[in-house]
Amino acid sequence: MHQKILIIEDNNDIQSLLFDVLSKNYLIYKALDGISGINQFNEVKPNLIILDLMLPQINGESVLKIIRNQSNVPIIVLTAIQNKTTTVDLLRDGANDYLTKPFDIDELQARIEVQLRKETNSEDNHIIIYKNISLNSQTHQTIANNHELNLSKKEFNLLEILLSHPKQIYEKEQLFQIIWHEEYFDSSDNTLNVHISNLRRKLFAATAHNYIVSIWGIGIRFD
Amino acid sequence: MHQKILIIEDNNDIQSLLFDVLSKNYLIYKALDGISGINQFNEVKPNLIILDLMLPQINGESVLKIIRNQSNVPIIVLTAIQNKTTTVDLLRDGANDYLTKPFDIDELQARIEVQLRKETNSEDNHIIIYKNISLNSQTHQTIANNHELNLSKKEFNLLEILLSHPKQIYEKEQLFQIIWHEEYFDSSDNTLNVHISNLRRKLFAATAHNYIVSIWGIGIRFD
DNA sequence: AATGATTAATTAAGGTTTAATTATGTAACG
DNA sequence: CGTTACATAATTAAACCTTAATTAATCATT
Repeated sequence: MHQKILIIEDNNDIQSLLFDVLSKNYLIYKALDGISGINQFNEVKPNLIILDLMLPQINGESVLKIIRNQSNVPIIVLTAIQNKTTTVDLLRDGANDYLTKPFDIDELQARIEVQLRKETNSEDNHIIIYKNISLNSQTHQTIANNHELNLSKKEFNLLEILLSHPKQIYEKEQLFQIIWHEEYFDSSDNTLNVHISNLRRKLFAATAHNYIVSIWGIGIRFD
Repeated sequence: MHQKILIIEDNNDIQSLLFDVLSKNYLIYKALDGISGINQFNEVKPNLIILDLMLPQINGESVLKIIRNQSNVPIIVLTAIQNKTTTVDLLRDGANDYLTKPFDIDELQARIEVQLRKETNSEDNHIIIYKNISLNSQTHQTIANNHELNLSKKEFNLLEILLSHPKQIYEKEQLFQIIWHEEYFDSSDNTLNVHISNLRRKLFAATAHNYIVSIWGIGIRFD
C-alpha cells in the first residue's frame, strides 16, 4: 500500500512523464543525477527504483552497483537502444528488469507491478498493527486500545498511510497526493489540517495519547 | 456460490455480450486493457479469468505470464483464428483452456463450468450459520435468535450474500450486480436501500440487534 | 528578548452527498 | 379480489467535507 518509487533520471521530460503517470498509484521521489539518487535512496528507502543508465557525472552502472551493494530493493533500468551495456551485464550487476527507450509507459507499469508484487504477496496486506492500534482495510475496522474507532473515509485513509510507515515523516504535499489524487499548490488549504485534527481527537479519546506529531514546516509522523 | 470472473477484453461488444450472459451466474469484473486487468486481478482475486489475446499496449501473452507468475487461477484465453501464437505456446504459458473467435457462448459457459468445478467440488454447503443466525439456501428457511424470519426473495438473497462473508464490505454496485444481475449506473437508485431497510427491521424484530452496518460512501457489512 | 511573519491547530458553520425511512403505485399470484 | 413483493418517489435524517475564522505555536530577524 502506498509504496515508494525513486526515479533516477536526468531527462526532465521523462521525469515528468513518469511522475504524472506513476504518482496516481505510488509515492514518487525524484533524483536528477546519480549522487543525489544514492543519497535519496538512503533517506527515502524506496520500495523500487527506476534508474536511467545515461546519467551525468556518475553513470548508471555505478549507481546500480553501489545501491545493490547495500540493498536488495528492486531496480528497473532504462537503457537507450544503442547502449553497449548488455542485458547480461545489467542483470549480473543486480538489475531486476530493464526497458529500452523509447519504452511503453504501460509496459513499465506492468513491470513495476511484477517487481512490487514479490514484496507484498507474502504478507496479508490488509491488516496493519502498530502498538495498540489495528486497522483492517477490508472491513474498515479500526481498533485503538481496544476501543473501536468510527473513522470517516479521509480519516481512515490518513491513518492507513501514517501507520504503513510509522515514524516516517510525511509531507503535506505527499499526503495530499495520496489521499486526494491531486497535487496541492495552494498551501493555504487547510482541509488536511482539519482531518488531522479530527483524527487526533478520535485517537486521543481512545488512547489518551497523541500519536501524530508535527514536524514544523515539514509534515507529520506517527510515533 | 457467487464466484468472481474477471474479463480482460478490449472489444466493447464482446465485453457486453459476456457480461449479459455470465452475470446471471457469476459476479463479473471487467478490464479493457492488460494493465487494468492485472490491477483488477490483484484487487479482486477472481475465481477465473477470461483473457483476450489481442489487447492494446500490452499483449495478452504478457498478461498471461504475469498473472500466472503470481497465481494458479484458471485462465481461459480467447484468440483470433489467425493469431500466430500456437495452442502449445498458450498452454505452456499457463492458460488452462482456449477458444478461437468467433466462439459459441454456450461452449464458453461449459468450459467455465469445467474450470470452476475443480475448485468448488468440496464445498457443497447450503447452510450458513453465523452468530445466532442460520440460513438454509435450499429451503429458504431463516432463523435468527430462535425466531423464524419471513424474508422475501430479495431480502433472502441479500442476507445470504452478506453472511457468506461476514465483516466483509460489499459495495452497493456489487450487491446490485449479484442480486439483480445487471449493472447499476444510476446511483440515485434507492431500491437496494429499501430492501436493506426492510431486512434490518425484520432482523431487529427477532434479535434486537442491528447487524448490518453501513460504511459511509462505500457499502455495507454484516457484523 | 521582543516582534512580526509563517505555519499549525482548533472550532464552528454551510452546503453537499449519501443513507434511511415512509408512502405510493404497480404487477403477479393464488 | 386481496395479498404480497417489488419498484419508484418523496421525505427525513445523518454523515461528511470544505471553508472560513480564530487561536496557538514556532521561526527568523533584529
